[in-house]
Amino acid sequence: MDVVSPELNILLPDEIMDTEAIVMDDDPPAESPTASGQSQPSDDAPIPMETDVLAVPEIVSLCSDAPPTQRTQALTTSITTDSTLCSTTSATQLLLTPSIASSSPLTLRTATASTLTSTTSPGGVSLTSGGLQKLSASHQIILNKVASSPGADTTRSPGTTTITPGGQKFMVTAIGKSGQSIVLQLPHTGSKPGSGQGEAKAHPQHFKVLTIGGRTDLKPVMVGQAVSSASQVSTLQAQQLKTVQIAKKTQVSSAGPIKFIITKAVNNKGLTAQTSVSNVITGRVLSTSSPVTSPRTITLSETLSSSNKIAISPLKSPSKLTVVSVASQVPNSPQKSVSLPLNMAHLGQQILVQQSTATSPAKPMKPVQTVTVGGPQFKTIFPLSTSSNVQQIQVPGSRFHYVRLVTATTGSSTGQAGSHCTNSSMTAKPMVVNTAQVRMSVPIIPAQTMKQVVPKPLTSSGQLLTTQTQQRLIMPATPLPQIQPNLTNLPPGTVLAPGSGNMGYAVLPAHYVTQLQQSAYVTLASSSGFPTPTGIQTQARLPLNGLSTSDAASRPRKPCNCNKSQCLKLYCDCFANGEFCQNCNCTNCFNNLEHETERAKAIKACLDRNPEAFKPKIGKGKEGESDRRHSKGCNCKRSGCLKNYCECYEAKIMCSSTCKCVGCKNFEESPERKTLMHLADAAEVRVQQQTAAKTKLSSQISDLFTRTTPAITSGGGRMPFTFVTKEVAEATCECLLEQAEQAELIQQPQATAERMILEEFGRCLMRIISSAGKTDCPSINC
DNA sequence: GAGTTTGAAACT
DNA sequence: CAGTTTCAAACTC
Repeated sequence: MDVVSPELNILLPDEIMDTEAIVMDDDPPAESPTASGQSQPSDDAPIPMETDVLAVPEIVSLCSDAPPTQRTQALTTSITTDSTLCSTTSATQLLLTPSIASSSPLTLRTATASTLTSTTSPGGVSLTSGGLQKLSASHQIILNKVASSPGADTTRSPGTTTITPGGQKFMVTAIGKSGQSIVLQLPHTGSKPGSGQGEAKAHPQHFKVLTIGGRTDLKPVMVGQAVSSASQVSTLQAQQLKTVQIAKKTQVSSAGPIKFIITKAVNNKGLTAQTSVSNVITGRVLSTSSPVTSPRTITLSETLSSSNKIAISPLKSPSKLTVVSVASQVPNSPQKSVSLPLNMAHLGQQILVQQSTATSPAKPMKPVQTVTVGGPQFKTIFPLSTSSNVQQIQVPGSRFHYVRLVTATTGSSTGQAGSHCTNSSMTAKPMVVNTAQVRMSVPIIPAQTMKQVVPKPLTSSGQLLTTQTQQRLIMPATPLPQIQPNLTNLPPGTVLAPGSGNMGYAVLPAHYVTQLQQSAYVTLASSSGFPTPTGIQTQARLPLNGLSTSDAASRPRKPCNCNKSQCLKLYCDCFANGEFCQNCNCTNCFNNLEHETERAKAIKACLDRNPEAFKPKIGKGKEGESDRRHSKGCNCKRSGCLKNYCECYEAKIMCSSTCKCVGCKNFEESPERKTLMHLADAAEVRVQQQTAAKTKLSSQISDLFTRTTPAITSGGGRMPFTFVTKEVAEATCECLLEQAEQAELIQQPQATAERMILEEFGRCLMRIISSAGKTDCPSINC
């Protein structure tokens, strides 16, 4: 395949870029000798990237079809022809659509055959065969309509592009020196599972092959079938991401009209491993840079004919947008997980996550996906289509996990779990696969790590979680059209946009979901044949009432004792914290999934009274933790704000000007406060010491039991302490006394006498231990 | 554990 | 918005 000069690549026209599939492929040396020859080694010096450098620690290979040995990355970018998704020009968007691996004709093999063979020197453009060739003033080239024919690639000579008039269209451009090609596949729906290259003839497909990768280490991305609507990709920063690395942008022309920018991942500078995510402006792929990190194979497969997307659309002009297309993993697929880059360094960044689902019934389980987004200005719109998946979206700051509820009977076209995927099995997975288009506009909290749950394939057989017996993960998507809470203040348990769209979103407590995730992971890891996922990342969450959500999640939740409020008012701490009552002592509790409707109403009522009722009361001050203050201030009158009645004191913060307290003693210079703090510190130290001592003792005892277990077994199962009977103790003492007397008789110094006694004591112990396993009545003989 | 105190939440 | 009531946690005994 011919390669277009790098300059041309960045000037790709919109119509060219209106493709839905981009296939990047590592050129195997055998197939594309020229490509490999031109391509620089992966260890080459990083090419300075104008775009944000993003650390991509890993690239997830999700292609189920591709053999593990094949170095291929499939990236499907779906770009609608109208390309109206880009909210802002500055927004970096990557349109990714999941591809169906099984059904997609563009398998790795196919992509390799059709695209990988041809490489030319940068700048050179050669069009070998007839087809649509277009070189506009904007340096746009459409090489061909190439039909992927079996074995065509193998016969191709380097530097030539096999273009068959089969109707597929390829656009090949070269940016950089590697000469790697990216195949942009136009949307097509006729493919069937297992269809190979020959299938392409029956179902002509348009491909646009773009070689944009300047880096040799980049691995081709194979993109399956494009999904219907366009997706937006936001650049994710400050987070290790498993993203798709497309290419490397070798140069940035400030003067020239840069239309196509693909940045794969944009990381914070502090990150070591970085990957730049291709910045795509609505159907425009500019470049992809991965200067630092070595790209890893990503195979995205299993594209849905229908849109299986989770789109987070910006309400605010996002600076960057990252779209992650995640295909459901096929068993035996080498790739495991896709970490969604959800931490963004800049507010206004957007995340669009596309989740592909398996159309093949052979793939009953859909990968679940968790989207964590941060931002106090969280605003989310969840247009959800019917699907049998649940999507979990954690919004730090809001303290709620938003779980999309889905009915299990929907989406036959999307290839959802159907009978294979039961509710229980879905419950087993903390993450939810969203096959419908979901557009969220979420301001991302900068520099916030997140816990990501890697989509983990489930076995065909349903899996049940046994550790979460008290909670029911799958919530019925009960239509509650009357409730449309502002997501900024979204309360717990709210069902979002149910009804017509069957977009059942229920807000689950953060700890609730976290527990589910953890348990699900354990269960899945143990039960599934796949390796244990390594994509879980700890996440620092937004403060929750002065405490980070992680801390809040880790701390033992205090059970409530509500009696009259039904746990549906803010009197209930569980409810106020956005948590379901669990192991509480409350009576007539409605703060559970069984009373979803009532709970939702209560939430709405609370929000009506106070739109910020569920927001953390302890906000973060200007200068960090020391400036934490109560948002409303306390109103204490009798406690002096030195008891836990006072919310400020309880949060371990001092009262501020916002407080209306009387007789406040909770201020910096207050002697009472200092005294209390000292006492509290001392008490805490004592508690810690006691705890440590207990822990140590327990450990020692446990260790003792462990080490003596063989002796116990050999000795007839007697416990060690049973050997030290009264008689043994008396005998030991006699031995020691005898030793002391002997030392005294020989007129040894005291130190020597003590040593002799201790040595004798040691011998006694040894005899006790040695005799313990031999006889039931150990004897001590001095 | 029962009773009291306290202040936030809810209500008027 | 202010006053009152309700409520559950914190506290005391």
